[in-house]
Amino acid sequence: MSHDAGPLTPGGHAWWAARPVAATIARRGRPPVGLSRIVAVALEIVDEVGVQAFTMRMLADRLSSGTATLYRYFTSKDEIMAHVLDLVLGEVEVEPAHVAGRNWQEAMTLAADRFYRVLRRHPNVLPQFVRQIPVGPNGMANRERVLGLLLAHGFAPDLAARAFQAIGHYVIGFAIQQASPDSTDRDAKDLHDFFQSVDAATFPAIAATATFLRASTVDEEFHFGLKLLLTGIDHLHARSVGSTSSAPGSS
Amino acid sequence: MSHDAGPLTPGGHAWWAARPVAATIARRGRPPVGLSRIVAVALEIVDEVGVQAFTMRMLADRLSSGTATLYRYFTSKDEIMAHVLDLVLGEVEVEPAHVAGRNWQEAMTLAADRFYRVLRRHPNVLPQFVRQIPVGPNGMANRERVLGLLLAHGFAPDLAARAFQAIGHYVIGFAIQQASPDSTDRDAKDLHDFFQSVDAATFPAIAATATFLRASTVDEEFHFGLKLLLTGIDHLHARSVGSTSSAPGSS
DNA sequence: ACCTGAACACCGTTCAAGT
DNA sequence: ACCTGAACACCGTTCAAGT
Repeated sequence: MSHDAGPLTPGGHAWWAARPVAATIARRGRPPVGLSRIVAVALEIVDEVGVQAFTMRMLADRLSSGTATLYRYFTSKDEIMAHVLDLVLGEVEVEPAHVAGRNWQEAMTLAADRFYRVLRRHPNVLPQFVRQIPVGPNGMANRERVLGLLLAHGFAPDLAARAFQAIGHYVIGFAIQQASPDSTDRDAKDLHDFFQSVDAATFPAIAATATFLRASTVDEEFHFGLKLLLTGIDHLHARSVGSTSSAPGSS
Repeated sequence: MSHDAGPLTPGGHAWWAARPVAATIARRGRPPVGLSRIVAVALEIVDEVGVQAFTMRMLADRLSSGTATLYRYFTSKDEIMAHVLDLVLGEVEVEPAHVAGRNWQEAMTLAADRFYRVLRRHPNVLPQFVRQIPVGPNGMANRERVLGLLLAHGFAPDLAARAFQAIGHYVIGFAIQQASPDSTDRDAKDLHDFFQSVDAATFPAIAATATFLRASTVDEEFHFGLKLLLTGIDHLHARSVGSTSSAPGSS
């Protein structure tokens, strides 16, 4: 996994588009030459300048090629971005050894945390989540790994599916609201400052709560919400099975 | 609230940009003529064709004006979209009467549900959440209302702030992953079908869980995750105060 | 003093012409 | 057979010229 700069990937099939551009696949039996290199360089550019500033001409220049060449491998800019998203998802690594001895709560925390860290490393890729649900090979592998983990811990299939979805949506939602891709300076401290600077007369509740938020870091806030979800899941899980694992109670 | 087609709003100040374009404000002491009409029509267009297809020329045409005129009221397309987002947030209405007699869990469920419904009504506006944290007048009013509700129920300020953030991020994350703005056809059923159609040999966990997902609706899945969060919050809240409100247990 | 047509410097995508 | 320069039809934004 995480083939982040290899020469080329075998045959990019239909995976990358959930539905929107999905019709335009299946055709293109062309030679898969520098496909993965194009994607790797595209990710580089997106990481540097953001999705908004990313340009087909930039990409072509960096590959010392023309824009027309790109269309021999991909049908559109959007398809390239879909591949970029999956490349990023390939960076999510949860070694089986790290999950082995743990209870499901610890394992899920680890998985969610790894996912969150990857999103933080590539904040400029986040807009792509608004455009597609990740069903590329790496996205599917991640999904399979986490769902399998829950099932292995005795979760009923429907509970596993819903828990996975709730956690996944939370992580993505948190990452999206936490890091705006195009602005370079805005971070959590700024926002806490902003909320604390509001007029306490017109926004009493915002002012009262902002003071307490200022002391906390983004990671703390992330894990707080994650813990809430896991606690809720544990309730449902314990009701069906008899294994209420006492929470590790770490902040 | 929800001034959705009025003639004009008083003085649009600096609110709309959290940080990115925020420097370009404060100047512009121009006459606030058709400002709110521009925003209302912009929302109409975004609802119809999406953010991607939205064009300054479209907007100008619909106002029977030129694109240059738009720049007399707004400094950029992004500023217009920020106003559009806040206009949408103005549609979130939680009547005090509906919250009055309820416990905090019921009240928060109502608030989150109203928010979610508005996002579902304007899925094309979702990409804007990737670009900014909503600090416009309506966004601030919503934040104040919900935070105030938690405080009124005896929540400690830090717990209120974190609970609000966790729920907000979850709702946005769910809405974003649930509805892709540019594709017109993809919905949850499609996705459930897709996950159920994967090869059970290579993706056993995905296949096993997809069967159960197919039976559920998007709204059910949304409320499932919301319930998880509320259950987790109740644990923390009950620990500090003595008011463990028994959950309404309505799946 | 206010408005705006027409232009500017781009963009994603295509295709005819090159090798 | 494969590649790509140059063009096409746009885009957001600006500004000089109109009223």
